[in-house]
Amino acid sequence: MIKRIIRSKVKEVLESLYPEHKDTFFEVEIPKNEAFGDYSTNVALVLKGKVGKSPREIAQSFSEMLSQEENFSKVEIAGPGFINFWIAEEFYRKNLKDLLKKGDEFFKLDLGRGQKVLVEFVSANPTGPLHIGHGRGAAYGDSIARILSQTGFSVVREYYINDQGTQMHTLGKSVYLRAKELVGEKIEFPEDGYQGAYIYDIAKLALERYPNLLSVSEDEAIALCRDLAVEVILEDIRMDLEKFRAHFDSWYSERSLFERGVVARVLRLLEEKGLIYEKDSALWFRAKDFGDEKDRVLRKSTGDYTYFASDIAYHYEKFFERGFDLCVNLWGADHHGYVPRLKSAMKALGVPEEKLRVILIQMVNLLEGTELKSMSTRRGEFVELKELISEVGTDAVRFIFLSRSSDSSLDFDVELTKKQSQENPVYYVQYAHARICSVFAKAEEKGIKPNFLEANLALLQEKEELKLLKLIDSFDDVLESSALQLAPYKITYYLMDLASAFHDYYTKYRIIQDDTELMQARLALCEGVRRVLKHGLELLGVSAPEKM
RNA sequence: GCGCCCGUAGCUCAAUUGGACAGAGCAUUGGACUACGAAUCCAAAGGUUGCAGGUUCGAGUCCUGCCGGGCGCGCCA
Repeated sequence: MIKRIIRSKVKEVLESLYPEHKDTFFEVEIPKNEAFGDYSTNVALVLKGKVGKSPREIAQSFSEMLSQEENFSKVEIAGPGFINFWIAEEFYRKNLKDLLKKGDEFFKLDLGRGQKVLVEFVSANPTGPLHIGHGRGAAYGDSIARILSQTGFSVVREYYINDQGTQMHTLGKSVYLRAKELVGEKIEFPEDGYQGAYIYDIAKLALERYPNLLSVSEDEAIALCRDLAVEVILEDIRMDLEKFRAHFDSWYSERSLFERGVVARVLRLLEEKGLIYEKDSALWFRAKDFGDEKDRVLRKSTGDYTYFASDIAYHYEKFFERGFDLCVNLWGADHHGYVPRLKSAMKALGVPEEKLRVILIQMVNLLEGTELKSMSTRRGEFVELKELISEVGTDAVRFIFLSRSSDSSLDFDVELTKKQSQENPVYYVQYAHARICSVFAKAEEKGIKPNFLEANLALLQEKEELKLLKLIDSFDDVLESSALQLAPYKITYYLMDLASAFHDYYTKYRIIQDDTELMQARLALCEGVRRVLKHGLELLGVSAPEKM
């Protein structure tokens, strides 16, 4: 919070000293080395090239004006021209009191100003159960949605169902063939069929539900198998996601885009704009004119539409008919070649570039011994998400996924994760929360009534206490950058920091003690830490247990 | 061949988007419970940030060229 105050104060001074450079971008940051103060800005360094003075000279004029500010106990110039700030301790104490007074409101920001955001994630094709690669996307997307709702955006979470096209046919056919196999017929299973064992289960169900399955025409039977498979698989996916605490507001069918004529409408629009043409009896979009490598096919010469066609329609509808101001898509990194394609289409339709943000989630590989394996639904080689959840637990799995940036790939050693589940950092953070709860339980046992609002926080003088106060204050800065960068792992790292500072404090000082005034101050501090931990964990979709 | 992502301590990852002496966890070694929970804490050790140039007050971060890994590059989905 103080970071934002510093930023606005520096900005004020910038405007008064150098009005012609008032939009210069500068940093306010917590220096790695605490000898350089609580916060630091590089404003003088970035101005250096623009005004004809040395950075230290510029810094000097800034610091003279800034040192008047009551929240700053010291302002200093250092190194090549950094301005370093020391914050009055009283500020942090007031901030804690504020938190205790306001409750949940304290944790809200208004970065979004009510903008409507659609977060589309997972969207795994209903051709098989979710595996741990999907889990990564689910954890990430769900957490981003939580973070955005917390920061003033109006969020809809959506799962896009690819229930149209040739792969659905392949799926139906795979089930159909397995059904035949089950009744003893000899079959030849195609290489591009779905190999997983779950196909047998669905085939069994198909035979039960449609006793005459094998006597109707093959086309009819495959259609029955396809629809049953989608139904069964989607239900399974829904249950997995629920167990994983990834919530969706909307399940959006690709097929419905055709049924409601959205695809046709958008194609007509593109045609009116002169952006499509026919060649070799296929229909093409002029993607190359909008930044893609080459033009792309919308309708094949067979008359079938490509995914690209329905994807344009889907996103057109998101922006122009459903009224979203921002669309966040989480895709597996194997689709990255598709990004310029979709972006080119949105550009052609007049959507500003920054309104579509595609987050690519890097692959999750399986580490078996020393061997790395990529997962494949079609080959039937994958570890199911539900298996991992039941053996390791939702909290631990989510925490692992959310403690890494989305753009580094993840080698997942399932055995190690199960074995080390006790050492997963999630327990470290949860334990800090449980420890605080246990202090309060102990206090209650002794008949002590905490009185947070009356506590004399000036008694919090130890350096460990100040560290906690500072961390509490910086929570919203972390929340802000994690929202702007769509990066939940920033919260994860912050929580580990906060938990660490608390554990350190806890082992050094007693909270419950004879000096009741000091005890009340410390209880108030503990309550502040507890609430931040709880809120932070909630943003990750991880529980904050009172006992472990 | 072209494009995107990655390469940081033995392992898994950070580094406030160009900032000051590159930091955590795990693993290793040594220490700390007769007081609120030891799922904890303290300490030690661990690095030419893949390599070579360049840009500037300042580079793990940006540019160029290599090396290594992953993924894409269809009238597939």
